[in-house]
Amino acid sequence: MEVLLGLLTIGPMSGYDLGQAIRTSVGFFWNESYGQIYPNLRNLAAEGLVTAKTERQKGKPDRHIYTITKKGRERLAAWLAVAPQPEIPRNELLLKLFFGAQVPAEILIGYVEAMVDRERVLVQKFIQTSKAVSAQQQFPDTPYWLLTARFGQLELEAHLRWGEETLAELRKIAKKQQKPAESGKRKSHAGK
Amino acid sequence: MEVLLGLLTIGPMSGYDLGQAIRTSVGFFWNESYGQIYPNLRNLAAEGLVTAKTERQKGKPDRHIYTITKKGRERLAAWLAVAPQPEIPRNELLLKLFFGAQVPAEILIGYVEAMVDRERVLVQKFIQTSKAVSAQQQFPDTPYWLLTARFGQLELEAHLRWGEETLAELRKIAKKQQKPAESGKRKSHAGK
DNA sequence: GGGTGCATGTAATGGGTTACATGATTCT
DNA sequence: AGAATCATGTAACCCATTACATGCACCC
Repeated sequence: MEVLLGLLTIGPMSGYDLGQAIRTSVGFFWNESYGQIYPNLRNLAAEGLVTAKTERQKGKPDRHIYTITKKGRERLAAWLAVAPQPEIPRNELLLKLFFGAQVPAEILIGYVEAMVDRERVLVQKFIQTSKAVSAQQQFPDTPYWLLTARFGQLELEAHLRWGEETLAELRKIAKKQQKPAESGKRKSHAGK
Repeated sequence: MEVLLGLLTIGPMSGYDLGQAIRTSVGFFWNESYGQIYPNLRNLAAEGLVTAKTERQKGKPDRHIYTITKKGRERLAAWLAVAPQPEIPRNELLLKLFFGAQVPAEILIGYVEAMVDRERVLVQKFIQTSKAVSAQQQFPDTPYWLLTARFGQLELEAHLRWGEETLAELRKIAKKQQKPAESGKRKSHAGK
């Protein structure tokens, strides 16, 4: 809802454009599907927070270009003035790790490795785009964009550090699981 | 759904107990409301993944104690063996920061300060409970619990570092906003 | 006397994703 | 030839929170 208003302060856009813009700008901490975007734009228009202009196109459906209104800017500012309440985002990887004792450690190792691989390339991207943004011409928005990017970078670096620590620990556990010996009786079906 | 199965591997519990257990163990990365827990327990029982025993109580409603079955353990293990897909958790604070140019910087400073204050006490809690857990008797689950706690700790520390950086930056911006001068013509309504 | 905790549950409501439908153009 | 991209939109569905309802016991 408000992402749409926010991005429209940059310039007029269609619903499709907004989808793209979301993915390439706020995408790493905020996502919105088209099933959400299109109906929301209608509502915003009905409330007079945006105006729509239709562009005819051959072959393709009409493009609806939305422009934010003064009322829309006020609504955005009002929303920005409401303190964000702390959220507890769900983390499926952590949940699976929490119950990890129920399953061979190799499985968990795979999950953590996948995360590390994925996020390692992401950090690089963050650093690159941050550099690009600070190099180019400065807009009033620029410092804010850099702050959010910095958040992503620091969080990812923390994840990577955790990932390395965790992999070391999990590999220790995996080794113990392979040689069943040590403590006497066990109902294990491993061994041999 | 699966959190319930997972926690029931520790021991039989009622729906209420599970709510408590969730908040005090996985609560920092996974939450489940009672409106979710009670219906889910029914479904689990209907599927034969848990069994229920009713305890009469005076004054209070009957307590339903749930115990995980062999089938339930298998279901849990099957779920654990499915790789978690990467999620993009929404972060309202970051979204508001991203559009921060639309609003006086003092407002944003308040948000970040609130976050820093909140999370500073949380890190301490993490460190304390981690110590307590490693000091007490070791269960097969213990190392896994420590790993998830470590994640929380590292992430929070990253947030705090970001918070300090961000506050410094925002305060610079706030100062500039107070003295309008410097660059010539502006359509600002501040000043005087 | 009033708030909090124990203890269960249902219903309304909201938020969001996914799948579907359409159809031309462009790339591989 | 077939996949992907542009471009819109709707409907089904799922998941989750919140509010409501009940009622005793305990503490301040």
